[in-house]
Amino acid sequence: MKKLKAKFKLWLSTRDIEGVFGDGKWRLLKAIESTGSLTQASESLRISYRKAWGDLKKAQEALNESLVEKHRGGTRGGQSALTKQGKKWLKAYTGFHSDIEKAVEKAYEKHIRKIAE
Amino acid sequence: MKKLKAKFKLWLSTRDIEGVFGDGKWRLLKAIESTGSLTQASESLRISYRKAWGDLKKAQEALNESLVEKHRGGTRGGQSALTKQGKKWLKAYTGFHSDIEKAVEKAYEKHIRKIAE
DNA sequence: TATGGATATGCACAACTCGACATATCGATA
DNA sequence: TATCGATATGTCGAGTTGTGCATATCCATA
Repeated sequence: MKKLKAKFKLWLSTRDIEGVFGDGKWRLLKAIESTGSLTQASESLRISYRKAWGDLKKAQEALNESLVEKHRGGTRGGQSALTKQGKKWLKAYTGFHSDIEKAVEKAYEKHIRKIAE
Repeated sequence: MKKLKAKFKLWLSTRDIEGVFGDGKWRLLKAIESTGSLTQASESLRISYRKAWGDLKKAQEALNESLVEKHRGGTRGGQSALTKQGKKWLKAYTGFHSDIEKAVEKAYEKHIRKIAE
């Protein structure tokens, strides 16, 4: 038996929309915050700008909140920054994700490790 | 803001094979145990027999263990039952999954609920 | 020994996702 | 006011995944 590793994926859904926010969108917000633009954020995550832009749009529509303030124009072309709500979501989801990460590690040790190695 | 629900997905991977065991295969084992056949199990899960059979094969190959004992023939056509290892995995993963389910619920309450409603 | 329902497996097709392109637009600053 | 880099958005093609269908095989029991 090869060594196993537990992985997980988290997301939030409403009754009719699956995945209004989740790991991917969370990483996107983080990257936007640290890079200051959607373009650079998508590059740092190695996803297409097209997808990053679409994901962000979906999240904002589904949550009905503006997460990122985007500006076009200027010599620098434009930039993006998190709104107050964007920061709020980033912070909350970071805690959420981190708690589950720890829980997965612990549960793996408790239930799986002994039968997997 | 619509009411949100936290969802998650768990799985186990080796260094080179992603998803050697996970939620889907776990549900499959459960269904095989309760129905006694792969055909009925796939029907109860509403997935094609083709997929159920393939998933099971993949899991067994990746774990290098036999999880289900399958028999062909007879008036009843055949049947499937979990092996000792299959039961072991079912039990272990059930505990694993259940712990994470609780953790997700708790972490949602702690981090997300207050900003989502 | 004929039967019937289950296992076993290949293959073509549909659905979905994502990436790659192609454009259009914007507007602060040099 | 010309520029330049970023946002905004549609579209087509490739890869992935699961379904549907077809077929072959198996064998305990009636």
